Amino acid sequence: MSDTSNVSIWMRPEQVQRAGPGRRPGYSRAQITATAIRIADADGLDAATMRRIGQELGTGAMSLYRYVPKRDDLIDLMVDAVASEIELPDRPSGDWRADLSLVAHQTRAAGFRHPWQVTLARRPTLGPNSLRVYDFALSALDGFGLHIDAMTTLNSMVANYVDSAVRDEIGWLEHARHTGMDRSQWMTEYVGPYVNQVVASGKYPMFSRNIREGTLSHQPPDVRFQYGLDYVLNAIADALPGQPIHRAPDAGPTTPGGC
Amino acid sequence: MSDTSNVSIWMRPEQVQRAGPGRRPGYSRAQITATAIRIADADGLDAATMRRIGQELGTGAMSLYRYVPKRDDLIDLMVDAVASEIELPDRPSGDWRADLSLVAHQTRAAGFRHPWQVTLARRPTLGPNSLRVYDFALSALDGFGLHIDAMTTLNSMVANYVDSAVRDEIGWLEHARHTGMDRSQWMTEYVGPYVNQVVASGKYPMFSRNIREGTLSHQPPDVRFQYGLDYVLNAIADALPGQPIHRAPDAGPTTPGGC
DNA sequence: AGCTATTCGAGTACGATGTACGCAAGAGAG
DNA sequence: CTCTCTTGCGTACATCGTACTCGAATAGCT
Repeated sequence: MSDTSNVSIWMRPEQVQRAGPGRRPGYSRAQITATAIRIADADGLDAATMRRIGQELGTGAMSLYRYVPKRDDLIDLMVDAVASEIELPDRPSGDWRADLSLVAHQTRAAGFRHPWQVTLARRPTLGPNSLRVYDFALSALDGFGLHIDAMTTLNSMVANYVDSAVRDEIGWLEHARHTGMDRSQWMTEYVGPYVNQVVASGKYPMFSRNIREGTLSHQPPDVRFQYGLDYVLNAIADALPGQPIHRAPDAGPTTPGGC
Repeated sequence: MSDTSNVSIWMRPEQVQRAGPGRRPGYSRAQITATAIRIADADGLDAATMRRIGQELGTGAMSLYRYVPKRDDLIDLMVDAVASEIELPDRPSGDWRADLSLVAHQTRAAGFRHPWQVTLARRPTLGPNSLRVYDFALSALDGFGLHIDAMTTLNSMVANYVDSAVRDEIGWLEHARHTGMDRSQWMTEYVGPYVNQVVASGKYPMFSRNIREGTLSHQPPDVRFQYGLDYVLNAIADALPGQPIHRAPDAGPTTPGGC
């Protein structure tokens, strides 16, 4: 297992039951993954080093390589383990808006539980749990006569929104861990004076207007998230051929700032 | 300058003209940034180490710290330098669809020239060039009576799409650099067999259908990008109050797969 | 011109990382 | 027991960002 793996981690499943001679494994892939996630949750992904994981398991760093080919593969396992927390019914309910909304909120919640996850810029994870979520979301858009290409595109719009929204909400925390300053500190000390200077310069009217009149950044995170999600879901409603039933009651999303 | 900086890089501008005693600087922030970008373009962001940058400039690693507080700050400078390549008119044309499309395509092109840029998961860059692009895009959505919160949300939809689309197109290259395998190799050797196995398992019908019937991944990148972009821009058109003029001629985006 | 204050250039060094290598310890099969 | 295979893990190496330090260079003042 410690060889330079040339195939995806998903093609090298753990041999949980092995017959024949040789010492029995004292650890497991799931155990290592869980430990790594616990460390990353607490102290950030960078803290989940092979040494630290080994230490918390009561062993050395190199022992882990009997179970995981490379650290990158371990991160793949971690991402898919997070996806396993996303609770979904076996099949979509038939109300696509509710189904996609469920996926969005569940994904967001999982992102909050594991802040390190949104700081990753990775190729799509092909683990079983990630595939399960993907298939559920796409199924919700099935049956409207759309081409599969259209469905994947619309689904990507939701996924992209959730990704970037959670990243905006959380991306800080990792940054805060690096620099040791919390959000208010960042705002007031780090960029605050600069933002004021930018606004005062008058060179960027729309940016300034957003700083002055924008209410979104002062809203509770849940409200902010729902606000943008409604826009995306309405966009999908408009793209679906003749299904006005599942569109939101309002003509547009609720505007927190008042219109 | 080599102290632990506690304020944003944008608040510590380079003192290009300095009076008084002391040796004159032999390098410049722009020079260092340009060199770092050149290295990152050629060999990936990880290759742009302080040592390597110094070496290419004919100096040591530590000399750079006279100009840049930390490597993270240098990356901020690099990102904003990339944004400076995005060519835009001074003000929007009045055709919001054309304006946002221009920003999208220019951003994508810049992403292709600097593949390392899309692999970053960072807080928004507040450099002058990034602000310029941001202001242009928001201005294009101004004048429709929308609240600033709505404008930023719609603009984010475009930015999110471009980000993730370019990431999908390019994210590979960084991965390829790490593992040493190119795209076809990755497809056939790394995940190909696994994908076949997943499809054969029958557990993920929508994923399988996308593999079998999906045409998007076989389209030229430009077509694929435009396909998704049309969806996003149409979504914005639907969200704009009563401005059917700038909507796309077709009812929906062109479906490459034929419908 | 010479002195002084100040700034830049860069070598050395430290703690950290991922992980290749090699061997000892353990466990079923004969 | 002996053989064979697997796991556990200590050691070692290359590489990273960067703190510390001091000599070299330069402008203004006497």
